[in-house]
Amino acid sequence: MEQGRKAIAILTVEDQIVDLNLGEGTGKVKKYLSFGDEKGREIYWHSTSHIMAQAVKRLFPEARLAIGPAIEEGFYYDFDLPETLSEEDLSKIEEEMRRIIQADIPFERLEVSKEEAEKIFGERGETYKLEILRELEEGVVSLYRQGEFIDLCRGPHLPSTGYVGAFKLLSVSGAYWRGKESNPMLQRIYGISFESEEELKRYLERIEEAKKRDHRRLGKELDLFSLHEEGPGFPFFHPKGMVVVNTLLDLWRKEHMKRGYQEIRTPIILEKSLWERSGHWEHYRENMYFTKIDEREFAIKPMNCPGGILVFQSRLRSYRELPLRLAELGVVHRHELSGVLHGLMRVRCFTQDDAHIYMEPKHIKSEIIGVIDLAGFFYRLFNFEYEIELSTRPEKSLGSDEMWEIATRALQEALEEIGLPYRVNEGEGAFYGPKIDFHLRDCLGRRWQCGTIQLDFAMPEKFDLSYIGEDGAKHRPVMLHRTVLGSIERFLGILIEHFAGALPLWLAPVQVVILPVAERHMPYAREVGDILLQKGIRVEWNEEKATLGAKIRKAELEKVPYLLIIGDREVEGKTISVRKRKEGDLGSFGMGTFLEKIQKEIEEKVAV
RNA sequence: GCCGGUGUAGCUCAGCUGGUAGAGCAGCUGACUUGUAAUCAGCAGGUCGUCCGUUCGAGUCGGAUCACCGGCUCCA
Repeated sequence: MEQGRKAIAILTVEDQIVDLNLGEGTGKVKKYLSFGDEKGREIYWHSTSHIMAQAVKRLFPEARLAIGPAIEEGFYYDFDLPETLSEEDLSKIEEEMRRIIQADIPFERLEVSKEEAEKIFGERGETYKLEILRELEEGVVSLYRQGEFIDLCRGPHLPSTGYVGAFKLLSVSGAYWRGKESNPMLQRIYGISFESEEELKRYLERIEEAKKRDHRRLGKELDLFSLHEEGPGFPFFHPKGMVVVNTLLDLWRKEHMKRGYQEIRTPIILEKSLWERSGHWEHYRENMYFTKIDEREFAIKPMNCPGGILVFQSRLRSYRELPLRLAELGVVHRHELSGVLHGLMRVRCFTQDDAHIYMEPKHIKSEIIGVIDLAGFFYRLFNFEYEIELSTRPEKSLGSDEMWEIATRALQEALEEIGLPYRVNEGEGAFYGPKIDFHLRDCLGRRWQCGTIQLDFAMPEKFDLSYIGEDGAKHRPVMLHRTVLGSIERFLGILIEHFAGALPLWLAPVQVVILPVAERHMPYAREVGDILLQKGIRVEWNEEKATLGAKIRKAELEKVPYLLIIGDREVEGKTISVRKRKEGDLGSFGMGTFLEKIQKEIEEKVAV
């Protein structure tokens, strides 16, 4: 247990987590848990959600309880309420919660038969609890009671409500019962709690700080991209944003060529019949845009695979070509629901760093491992932490059970062999095959899918793909769809937030700004900058009639990695004065030394 | 798409209970020629998201709509 923290629950020798009063004196205490432990925090937040629910029931007796778990940061509780909650209601609920905490009501664990529990919740009109109860297998269930409030809950909980030191309700939003769109929409209240006001204050400040890293804000401040009402979900890239994208893509191309990929490009608009054949018309229609040209129906591509397949089929393929890795920076359009658009992270038009690998079954594992390694190369380059998920067959899918079985196992084996931890998402795969996804986090800790590896036995079947084998006969290739960055737009968003806009030197849109102290220093400033420019360094001059301090401030706000100050001393000594972003004055350098220094830094792609 | 919120100058925001808009920063012009995060002064800039309605009169009230923000669902 962390020092200075109160014990709130107990981890037993059987690795069970139990209430403090139930574990004590049993001789089975392995460890006391506190707010400092992840599990302890979960209990703390979960208990706070019960306190909130109690307060809501007091203020709105007609509210029906749904569920109220702890989440990564804080907790929520879902209610079915006739009236809609406003921000003002939140402070009323907070007030009531304060009263409950003040009263220091004990959390009591009750174990009752399922029938008894049904009776209790039936009397209270808690229809959602009854629904949950009906699905429980156990004959005996646990309830937790604090005062007049009672909830179906596995527990454990804090000893009493008074344990909660500081809390805040953060927002109200809608949420479907059990996450299903067809179910009624409930009202969800989010909140967080801590042991002290101090910690709560620090948390809220951290959130405020994180918001300053928001790529939508930085994108505007740094003049990288913009979004307009005229094109919801269709981002516009500005000159500086394009420098970042193109620099990233230079490396992307270099790395892909090194790993045996060839680049192709396919059209954005293709005839509807192609999409009917691929299965997109059947499975993905609601996300697609359509148009008519000369009386023929066309679709704007939501994915690159059907177009890529036409390239594969453009001539007879030999086994000697396999695995054939065809990469495409494909621009796709998808009609996403209006409510989900989010800066560059979730858009309706984006560039996938796609590739399709056509191969023999024996190549599957090594190709998957190759892609995982390539993804790791890019993520490690920026010190990104990433999470891997394996998604299996969804309800709406094509292909045989056997195909799915083989494909899923291949992905699993590759993951096992590489030895990276991963999570399994049952039923979350693409309609044509199972997949491995790579998730990165934004400034507020929200996870975004970037890289993906999708094995596909279905598409080769549908398009009757074949290659001539060693035996001279036709064989069916296996296909792998994959992205590494995912969407260039989303990846840029993640990059901006990860570095808080201060992109590493090699990616920075402007790498060096030259600041003459006075107008008379301009000629030498130009001379110095031209030398850098000729060496491929991205240079700008600040020729404004402003003080040096003001020019420095401006460049620092633009997050330019290096500032060169040129005054009398520099002109005289044929030197430059170097100031590094965030670090300040590095002193005087000769041009040669400085050039060498930054060229090395660019070459090494240092991510700071 | 659904739930809740927001929408005033390029940006950040003010504008009380309805009487046709204001600040700081940015921009432009001028003066200052400046040594490591903001020199001073002046000027210019808005059909208050859009449409409809209530009213003698609407940024302010009502409705619709669009976009954005936070969630749900979905996904790269």
